[in-house]
Amino acid sequence: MAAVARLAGVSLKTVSRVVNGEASVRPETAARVRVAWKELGYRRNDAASTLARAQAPAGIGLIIEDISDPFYSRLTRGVQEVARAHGHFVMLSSSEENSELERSTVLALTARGIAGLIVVPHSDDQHYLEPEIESGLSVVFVDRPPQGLVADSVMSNNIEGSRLAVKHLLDLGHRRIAFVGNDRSVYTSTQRLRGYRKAHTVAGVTADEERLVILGPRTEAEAGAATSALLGSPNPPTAVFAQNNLLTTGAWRAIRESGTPVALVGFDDFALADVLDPPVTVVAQDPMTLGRKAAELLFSRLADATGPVQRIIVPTRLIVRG
Amino acid sequence: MAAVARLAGVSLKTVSRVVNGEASVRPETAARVRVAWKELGYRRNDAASTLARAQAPAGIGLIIEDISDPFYSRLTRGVQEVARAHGHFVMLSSSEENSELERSTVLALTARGIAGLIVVPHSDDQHYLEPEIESGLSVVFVDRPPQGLVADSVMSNNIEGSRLAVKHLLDLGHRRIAFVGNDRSVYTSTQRLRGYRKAHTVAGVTADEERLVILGPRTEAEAGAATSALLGSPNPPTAVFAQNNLLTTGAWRAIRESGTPVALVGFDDFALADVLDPPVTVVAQDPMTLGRKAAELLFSRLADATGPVQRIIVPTRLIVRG
DNA sequence: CTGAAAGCGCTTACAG
DNA sequence: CTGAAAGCGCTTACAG
Repeated sequence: MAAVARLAGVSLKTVSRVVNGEASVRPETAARVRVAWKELGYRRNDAASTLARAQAPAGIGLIIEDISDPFYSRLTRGVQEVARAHGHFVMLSSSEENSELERSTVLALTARGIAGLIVVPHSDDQHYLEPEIESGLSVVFVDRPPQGLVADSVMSNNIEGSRLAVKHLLDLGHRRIAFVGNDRSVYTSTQRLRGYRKAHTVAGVTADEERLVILGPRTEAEAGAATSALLGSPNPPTAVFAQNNLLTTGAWRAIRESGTPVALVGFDDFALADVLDPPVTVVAQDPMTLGRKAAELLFSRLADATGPVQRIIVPTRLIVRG
Repeated sequence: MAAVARLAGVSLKTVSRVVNGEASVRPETAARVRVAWKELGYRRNDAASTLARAQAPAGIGLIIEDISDPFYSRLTRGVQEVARAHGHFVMLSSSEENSELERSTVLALTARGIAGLIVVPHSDDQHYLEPEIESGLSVVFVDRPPQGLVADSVMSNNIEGSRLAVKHLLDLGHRRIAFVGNDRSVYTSTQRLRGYRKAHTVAGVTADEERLVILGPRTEAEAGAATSALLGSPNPPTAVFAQNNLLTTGAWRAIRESGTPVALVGFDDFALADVLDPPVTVVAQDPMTLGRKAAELLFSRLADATGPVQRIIVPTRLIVRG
């Protein structure tokens, strides 16, 4: 900016005026400044501008795993609604299920001066957030609890929802129920497996876990392949419980291709589940509410950071279809 | 920070060291600083920190209309891929189909110091970006061209894709083809209507636009209601062409409920379109490529801002199902 | 319509 | 292990 001022033969203040489009500058002066500034390829430093103005527009950060998953996009809407009501805008960034990226993304966001942060943790350690929290950043975790850190969190009622889904299948008479989930590093998957076990225990049924519990698939295709393998095995399941929406549609495709009448229940509802043939019974989560509660918790922390750590559980709901 | 230093009886530099977790501070000193800082509820000013360090992590901004629309989430992934390859992270924000919000969100993002910006414009005037662009911000528009501004843009081949879809229906012998789209303020909708007209003209068929062209629906439910009304009218269409994925599923539901065998083609592909009964023929856009191209164009501008304004058209593809 | 001065809240060398 | 000084690149009053 100083260079521009020198070249145009004016003061810093005048350059500032032109750059910010303030009215009161003589046209010729403004033109001279503009020429100098194009000439030098000048670009305003926003950090300095923000510092001097002593106010950036208020915003909060949100880190999710994957925007293309409708679960996260609905959660994001919930966060946005509440943020807007509080006059804040949301800066969203995705960790792409990459722990290293989670960390760098979080830090890139905080470096930009946000009032608070909501995180769907992916890595197995959020210790790196400690200095930021110490520096006064408020953080709320959603969908999964933090690790290596004690902080507020908002989660679905995974165990109970899963228990009800599997109970539903047991009540229908199924005794060989497969569980298709992610690998053990995924918190929600292990919680939902616990619900699967609980339902069996309560019903006095021993699950053939060795053959029926599949932990690993992450994509629709992988879930399809795993389900196909299950259905083709010597003693196949009569029902499948899939741990999230992607795995559910993968299992649905595999069952359909097999041509056998295998029951299916999914954790997390998805678009068109009601009009598939056969339709899909699900344990519906409420991602909007997860996001909304997380944001509300964050803003209450922003208003008053004291008080014990909170852990909010959002209920799930069995939707029986077909 | 000065207050903390005073209270702890140390210099600014020492407070800075403690806040940033630099090693070489005597434990007792550090502890004293920490106490003072908690006491005062100190929180580091990130703008000042960034300014002094003379480097924020490199990032670009992306403004879309609605994250919960899979079209935008796939577009976002494309942007993210390219940004990551360039060592930049993406700050995403949604305008929620609100023009006022688009403006404030864009400005909030630019105030945070981003290298460049990609915008899916919603408002009918992006003039407000002029000062930012003058200040050196590079901006690329995607999915729709900017208005009130000349700038780079990346778009789908709307007219041609739409023309092929409608030609497909005409070739099948349909003569009463409905068009279900958004209102005229939506650029993509009017472009796709032009393709609809072009196909009719080429085929020498006069479309009954007065009764068959519905402009207005924005949601799945609205599209369903509009389609039901069409199907219940005296001289109903034998085929429907819907202008985006939401409108398509809305039309699909209405057709299914009506029990009549009406053909359907949608613009933009969607999950499970292939396994619905009947399956849905679509003109597939390539949202990942839209995002990728927009990001590539942005980074090429960042490297060299000169050169003429570019307008990149991404092809679409008819996927015939059922 | 234009400018000189002070200051935004940090961090970076440099000393000791 | 700790500090005094200068400076990051802007903007805000205040004058004229």
